[in-house]
Amino acid sequence: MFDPLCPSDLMPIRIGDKWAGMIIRCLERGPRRFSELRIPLRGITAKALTTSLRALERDGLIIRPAYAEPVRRVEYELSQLGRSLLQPMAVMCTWAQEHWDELLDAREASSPLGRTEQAGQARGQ
Amino acid sequence: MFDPLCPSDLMPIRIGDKWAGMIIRCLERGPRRFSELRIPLRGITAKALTTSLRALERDGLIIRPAYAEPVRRVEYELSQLGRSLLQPMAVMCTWAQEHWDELLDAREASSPLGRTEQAGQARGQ
DNA sequence: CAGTATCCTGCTTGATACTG
DNA sequence: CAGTATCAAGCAGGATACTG
Repeated sequence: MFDPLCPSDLMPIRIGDKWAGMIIRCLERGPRRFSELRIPLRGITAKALTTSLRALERDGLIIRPAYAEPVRRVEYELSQLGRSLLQPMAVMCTWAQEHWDELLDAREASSPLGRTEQAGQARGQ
Repeated sequence: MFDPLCPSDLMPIRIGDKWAGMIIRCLERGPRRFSELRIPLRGITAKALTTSLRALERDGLIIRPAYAEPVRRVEYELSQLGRSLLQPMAVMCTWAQEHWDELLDAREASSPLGRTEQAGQARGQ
């Protein structure tokens, strides 16, 4: 899941920061623990995950239920607001499935060589 | 249009780079010239606009019809692919209208002071 | 008019090491 | 286990000046 080699970061539509979209998908089917999230998000550093989770929390998209337990167990889950994002995300995915090839073709055509063209690539593109 | 003071850059969903979404909206109703685009995109520099337009062009989202005229007139318009983005964008807008307040409330709650919290804010959030 | 060329700053991201 | 601290690099994006 979430192969870092996958060119999905070329998507012209993005949710939050680099990891936010993937995190939301991971939480789609229920609460997950910090370390559980690190598995599918291959190679994400603890810092990056923390940063992204805090941003999502701050925006009220996820919640971190307080457990009485020491600190050994922390879970994250989508809030109501977070779940409300799932539908727009599904629309994005549909768009991607339908038009991904066109976008890739356009890219290749614009850079006949295998090179990544020069800089000037806008971030999310 | 596109007031730079508008906190729309807090949107958790983004299209392309900082200006891409606005550019697409500007082209929604027909071709526009370079300088025409600069009006609604208040304060955008020529460089920023060029960069963003090139990225959109490279991805096949917009096209720049070649005119026989010298170079005095250049127009940009949405490609078929670009127009296909309008529907997902509309979904995003709907989401924003419905949930914007919730997101803002969550933000305020997380930073009782007027301060922008510390850094660590994920880019697009 | 429609850009290019340069310079420059700050955010984003990752690597690495450390902690309750 | 669930993070925090620190350092470092790279890119995004803006300001400014110049051009065919």
